[in-house]
Order: sequence, then C-alpha cells, then structure tokens
Amino acid sequence: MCRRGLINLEKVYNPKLVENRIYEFWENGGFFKANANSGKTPYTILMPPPNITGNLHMGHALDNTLQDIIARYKRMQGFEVLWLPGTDHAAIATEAKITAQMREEGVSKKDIGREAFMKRAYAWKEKYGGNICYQIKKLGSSCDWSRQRFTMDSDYSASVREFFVRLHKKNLIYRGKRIVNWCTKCLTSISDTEVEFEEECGRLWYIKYYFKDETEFITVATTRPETIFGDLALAINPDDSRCKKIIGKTVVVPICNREIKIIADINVEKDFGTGVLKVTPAHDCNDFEIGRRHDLEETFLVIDEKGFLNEKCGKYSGLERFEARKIVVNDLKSLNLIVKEEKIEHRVGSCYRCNSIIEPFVSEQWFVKMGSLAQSATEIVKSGKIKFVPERFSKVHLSWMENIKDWCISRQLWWGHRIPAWHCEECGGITISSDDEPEKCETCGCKKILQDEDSLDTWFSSALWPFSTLGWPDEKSEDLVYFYPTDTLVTGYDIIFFWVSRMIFSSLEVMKKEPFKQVLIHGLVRDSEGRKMSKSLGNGVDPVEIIEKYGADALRFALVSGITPGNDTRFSSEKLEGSRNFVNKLWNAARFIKMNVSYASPLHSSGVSADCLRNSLWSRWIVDRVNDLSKEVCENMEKFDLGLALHKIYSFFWGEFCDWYLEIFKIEINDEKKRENCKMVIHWVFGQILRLLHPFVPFVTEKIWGIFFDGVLAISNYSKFDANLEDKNSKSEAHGVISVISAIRTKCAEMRIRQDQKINVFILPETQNYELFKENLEIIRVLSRVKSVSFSSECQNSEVIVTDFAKIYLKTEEIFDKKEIKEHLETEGLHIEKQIKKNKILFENPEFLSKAPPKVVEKIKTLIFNLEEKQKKINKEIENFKIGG
RNA sequence: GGGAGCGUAGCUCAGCCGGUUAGAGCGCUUGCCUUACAAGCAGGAGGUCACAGGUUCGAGUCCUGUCGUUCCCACCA
Repeated sequence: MCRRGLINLEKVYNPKLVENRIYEFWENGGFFKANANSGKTPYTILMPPPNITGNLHMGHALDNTLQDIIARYKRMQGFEVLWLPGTDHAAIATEAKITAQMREEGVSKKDIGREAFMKRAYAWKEKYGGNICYQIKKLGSSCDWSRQRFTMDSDYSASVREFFVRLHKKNLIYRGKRIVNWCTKCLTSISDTEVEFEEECGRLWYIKYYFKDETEFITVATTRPETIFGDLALAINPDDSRCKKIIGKTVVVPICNREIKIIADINVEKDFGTGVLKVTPAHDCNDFEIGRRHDLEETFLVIDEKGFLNEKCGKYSGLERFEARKIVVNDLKSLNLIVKEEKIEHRVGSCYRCNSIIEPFVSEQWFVKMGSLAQSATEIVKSGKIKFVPERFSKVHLSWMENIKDWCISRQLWWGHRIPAWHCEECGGITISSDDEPEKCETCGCKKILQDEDSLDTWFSSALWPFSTLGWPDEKSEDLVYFYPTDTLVTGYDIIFFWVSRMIFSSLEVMKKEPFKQVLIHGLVRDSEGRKMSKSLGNGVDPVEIIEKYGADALRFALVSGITPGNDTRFSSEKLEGSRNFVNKLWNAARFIKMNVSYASPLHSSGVSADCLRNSLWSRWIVDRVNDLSKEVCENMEKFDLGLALHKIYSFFWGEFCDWYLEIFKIEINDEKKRENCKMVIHWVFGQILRLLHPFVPFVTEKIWGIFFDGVLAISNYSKFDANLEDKNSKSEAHGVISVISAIRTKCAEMRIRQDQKINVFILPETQNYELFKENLEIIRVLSRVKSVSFSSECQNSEVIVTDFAKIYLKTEEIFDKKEIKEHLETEGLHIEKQIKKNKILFENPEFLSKAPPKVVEKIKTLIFNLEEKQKKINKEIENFKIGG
C-alpha cells in the first residue's frame, strides 16, 4: 500500500484505486483480530450470518455497515472488539434453490440420493458462501475472519446435537403426530413463524348436510369444500339457540355419504357463516383442537403430502387440491346441495420460501416445548438485562413469547443438521445421542439402529450462534469465557421472532446468561419509491455494483445518513451522489491541506499545545468546535443514533471547517507570525475529523490518514472531549465576524452588486468589539469579496446593515437610491419590532415570570435587550435620512 | 380483533430533557470556472409542523380523540 508520498493527489477521489488495497492492508496487519488475552474490556458483536442462498442485498449492506460502525468506534475507544463473521446454511431456503437448479437439469433429489445431494449442497456453500465473504469485505467490514463460522461446521454441528440432547433430557423435546404447516412444494413441515398470511379474496360455499334419514338439512359454510372427505363432525357453539335441538344428531356428509355427529364446541363462532362448522381435524388447525376435545380421529388425512386428494376421496382421488375444489363444487351444485356462494376476504397462509399455499397436515414431527423456555425469555427482557433499541421492539418479543405454541423443529429436508435420534429396528426404541454415530440402541442394546430421516429447522441451529461460535459446549473455552455474553446484536425487525427471541431462550437454557446486552433494531432498505426491494419487482440493488460505481464509503454514507433506529429507509441514486460528493469533498480538503501544509515527516497527531492557539481567534474557535463535536458525537454513538452523529460531523466538516476555517486559513497562512501555529492546528483538527469519520467512511479516512500521520487510523484513538480545550469566548467572537461577513454577502447579493463594482465597506463596531474587528478586517474583506474594509463612524448615501456586533456601511462608486436604502431599513425595523413585541408579551404575563426557569427568563431578557439596541440603531439611521432630506 | 410506526419545505428525512425567528440533503432559483473541490463557491424562494381538543407561563415536541398511511400479531371456518 502506498502510505504517503502522494505528491499529486487526483482532483477527483477514485475509490477503486484505494479500497481493495486498504482492506488488504488492514487484514494483513491483523488489526481486526480479537485477542482473548489482551487484558482490555471486551466488546463483542456477532454478525447475523447471511444465508448462503445467493448474494448480499442492501439489507445486509445496511446491517453490516451499522455493525462495522459500532465495531470500529468501540475498537478506537480501546475495547477489545470481536466482530465474529459467518454464514448460515439456511436449510429450506438453500435446499429450495438447489432443487430448483436440479429441476432445470432434469434430476430430482431421489434420483441422486442423500449423499450426492449433500455433496452438491456443500459445493453450493463453497461457491456462494465464499462470494458473500467477498462482498462483506468489499463493504469494509472490520470483522475477525480468523474466527469465521458456518452453521454446519463439524464442531458447530456437534453443539447442535448437544443442545438437542440436553433439551431432550429435560423433557423439552418430544415427538408426536400433530397438525403442522405443510408445504406441498418443499415437501416439509414448517414452523408457525415461517408461514406468511395474506388477505385474499376467496369464496364461501353454503353446503347442505342432510340429517340421517330425514329430509331436513343443516347448512354449513366452508371455504374448502374439497376437504369434506375428511369431515368427522359438525360443530356448533353451545350457546347457539339451535344447539340443544340438534346436538348429538347424525348428519350425512355430502358426496361421500359418511355419517357424522353434531357436537358442541366453544371454538365455533355463532355469527360466522351459518354458525355451523364442519370439523376436519387432519387439515385444519382449529379443527384439530376441536377433534382432540371430542376424541375424533386425528389422522384422518384426505390430502397427501404433495397436495393431491388421496384414496379416501373415491373418484376424486388423484386430483390436485384446488382442481378438486372446483370439481367438488360443481358436483355439489348439480346435486343441488349448495344453498349459496358468496365472496369472502380471508387470510391464506403460504410458505415463506416458495410462496405456495400451506396445507395444514397431520404428521409425525419433533417439537420443542415452549412453556418454561418462553418464560425465561420473557423475564430476562422485562428485567432489563436485555435492552431493545428502540425500546418498543421489546414488545414484539414479549407478546410473541407470551402467546407462543410449541415449536415444530423437524423438517423433511436433507440440507441441514440431521436429527440426532436413532430408531431401533428391533424394539422400536429411540436413541437420542450427541455422538455422530451411536453404536447401539439405548433400549435393547442391539446395533440395528437407523438415524431419523428428518433434519432440524435452520433456526434451531442459528439460535445457538451466540455461544456455539465461541466454543460451546466447551464451557471453559477461552473465547466463551472472555467474550460471552456478547454486547450488541444488530439486526432487522423482520427477524425478531425467527432469530432474536430464539437466541434468547436457547442461550438462557444452556449458558444461564443473556446472549447479548442490547439489540439494535434497524428497518428495511426500500427503493426510492418506498417499495420493499424484491426479486419479483426487480427493484433490488446489488451493493457490489454500487461499490464499483461509487465506492464503499459512499454506499455506507448513503445507507446511514438520515436513518433513525428501527425506521425504514429509502435508497436512491440522489442520496448516493450526495454521499459520493461528501467523500470527494473530504478528499479535496486533504488535497488542499497537503498542498499547503507539508511536513517533512509524518506527525503524531497527539494534541495541540496552548501555544498554537495563542494568537489566532480562528484556531481557538475551530479547536473548541471540534472538541464540542466530539462530545456530541460520542453521546449520539452511545445511543446508537448513528445517523444523527454522522449528520453532525458532516455539517461541521463541510459547513464550518471547509466553508469558514479553510477559507480563513488561506488568509492567515500569509501571516508569518501565525503560519506555523496555523499549520499545527489545521493538522490536528483534520486529524480529529478523520477519527470521527472513520467508523462511517473507513477507506477514504484511512487513506488520507496515511498521507498525514503515522500509524493506522483503524486502531487509533477516537476523538474525545477534552475540558482543557473549551473556549466559550471563541464562539461568540467568531460568530460576530462571521455574521458581519454573511450580512455583507447577503446585502450585496440582494442589491445585485457585482464583484466588479468594487464596493467599499465601512464598519462601526461596538466599542468592546473594536479589537476583534481590527484583527479581522482583512478576513472580512476577502471573504465578503469587497474592495476595502475600514472603520468609519458614518457614511452618507450608503447602504446600512445593522448586526449585533457592528453597523456596516456599503459604498460603491455609484450612488445608492436613498429611498431604497431607507425602505430596506424600515423593513428590517418592522421585522425586529415584531420580534420584540412577541417576546415582550411573555413579560406581561406574571405567571411566566414566576413559573419559567430563571435561565429562560434571563435568556429572553437579553434577547429583547439586543433587539432593542439594534432597533435603536436602525431608527437612528432612518432619522439620518430624514434630516439629510 | 389486538399492537406498533409514520404524517414537518416540491421530494427524502432530522429535530435530544417542552423555551428566541422550525433545520439538512436533493430539487428549484440568482450570481460566480474566487488556485482543494463545478461532485464546487456565495446568495434566495419555499413550512397553519395532518386535524381537533387538552395539560402548561410556553407545544412540532407531552396527553386524549379524529382522519390518512404503512407494518406486525390473531384459529371467523
């Protein structure tokens, strides 16, 4: 890496020439490697492992950027920072991708078998997992690659098995036939969180069920007539007035002519449809519950795993479920069994991976008992040991935990952790073991045992991320002891249930300690029109493409500026351009400083001496300002108000440092007495700016740092408030001069005075400000772009401006229109009068005086005083015009 | 049905504990190629802070309600 010696810095910053080399420099230097023996206070962040399904998207870019900002900030503050990266095998998502790919090739899972499939999946992991890491590096992420983990690493897998075994021992895992959400395309069960519900326009058919041997019928409303083959009862609410009359009676299921009973159950809404529900326990969650209460056959399946009607459906068997619906409805109609048909808005669940409609389906699955786990996860958040930022997201976690049902953790997939359960062919007993291959059946001791075919929910393994990545189940592992509990988890609100909540209860279960102290929740990255970025809309943006075009720093800047924790953000090319411009501005400031302040050898940017500040207001001012800024920025950073912190640095750097200090520096550098001190100050202040900005835009700042200073910025100290550098007077003095310059500029623009009109300015300062202005006459002249500035008490036929610090007269060779000047003054006077009035009203109210804090009263008093002073001056000028005629 | 967010300039959004004349970026507009930067510099226009009440000496900020909007949760089949 070219550390310095940039004699000719390019006019336009080119991130392409910088970023890759800087990252290599950091990585080779091992600056991001965490050390469990450093003796420093640890600060741990675990990267939410991206799925190996494909490429990183903008959401990842935001998530990673936020983490990197925090990691770099904490590292610069002297913490031993561990930011542990990794990837997730993403069982169902990856398997869906691979099978889709295979389908195109015309092969199926069955064709190639489990072993070959796993081989293929690992190859996929190598390819895409590697690509993801490449992308994370491109973003500038300062994570410790030596500790990189994958959720299917062999020791990680061992920890998953161990966890399973422990839960099983505590009776928190059970196996049983239950109704689950079944995806007929992925051919697996999925958990409740993995079902996405959407409001859809469907139909409600009113179907006649005749009483046995009677001509009377009862009408039942259903959205799923194709499931009548699975009807095992009709149910009615016990409070329904018809209930007594019909309860226990037998009705005949249409078409299949099976006889079923009418039962009473409180889960039937009296007011929905006809108030009578057909109960299909094997294909509806609600009906399953009712079935259990009334001893109905739970496993009476009529639809198979692929979504086709089975042999129980007579001539309809073999029909796809939605096809069957149409045919059944038609047949019912022709049998005159449909009373009416109406449109209905209802919620339909679909698979979060493949989007096909979920079939509630009874099958044998493994479950985690949630009761006690959920309770501990609730308590820890209520106790405040885990804090959500913003706080409101703790509610999301809590309300989910408080209403949770048991968690279905088995999946009929191959890609993932195979369930560590072995079935005995001899005795049918189940052996649960954390061994890779247990030798014999625990029950009968024979060796004929076969591993369960199912694998585990991907979230079952990612729930262990906080401790498995640090060495668990080895409880004495150095990393685990030192880095656990971790400090901050950064993630989007969309995976609170999926992951955050599950990490909390899993960690409490095995570690007996919270997995992290804070959870920083961020929102979604949307497109410029506020739409969610998605493949189907084609509005997704590839972070790497953006980096190629604008640079990683600009991307990071665009993602972070203007965000507030928990809120969504929009991403647009306009924002990106603004961000790139900022980076370029920074680069050019460096270029300017390099051109004017060249030291033979790079400096240690240790501090500024009081000596440096002695003879320049502007040095005192800028040092005080950057000192203030450091304080505010650190306060914001601690609260994770990263967008706000960045905004403050931005406006200081651009609006104060560049616009004022650098411009003034150009003038002061000509003063031999000030020159050296100025150089030292600019050097130091710029160093502080680089420190403050580094977590946000690490590449360009590191690059520039190398031009001016020794050492590595990434591991330098963050800028920090220093009470010794406070200088309150500098602020008002600088403001006094700046306000005069601004006033002249505004007036000139207003009056369309062109620069070539050579105007002369005379100022009359307040006596106490005389020295201040005397010192700064040249600065005022140059920055206001006027011909001359001098002191004078009065000046006929001149435009007059009154500021808090001075009266200013503008004079050109041309004579101003007196009337116009007077009018300007009068408008100004009117404006001031209005303000005075508004503030004086406060004092007419006795309650204001008695109740408002003295500080505020005092503040407003001086405000009024100042305004009145100004008003007097203006009136005097107006008076002059009258006398003058 | 329950819960949450948002509503501030043409657009995207800041605005901490209530306290002078409500801010930024972009866009628009006027004038500038002023030796770091035209990806720039110096000006300017543009706001009933969704609406209605309330608390308060004082409300964009706190409370209640209304409207609009977005999202999350929930077994009306």
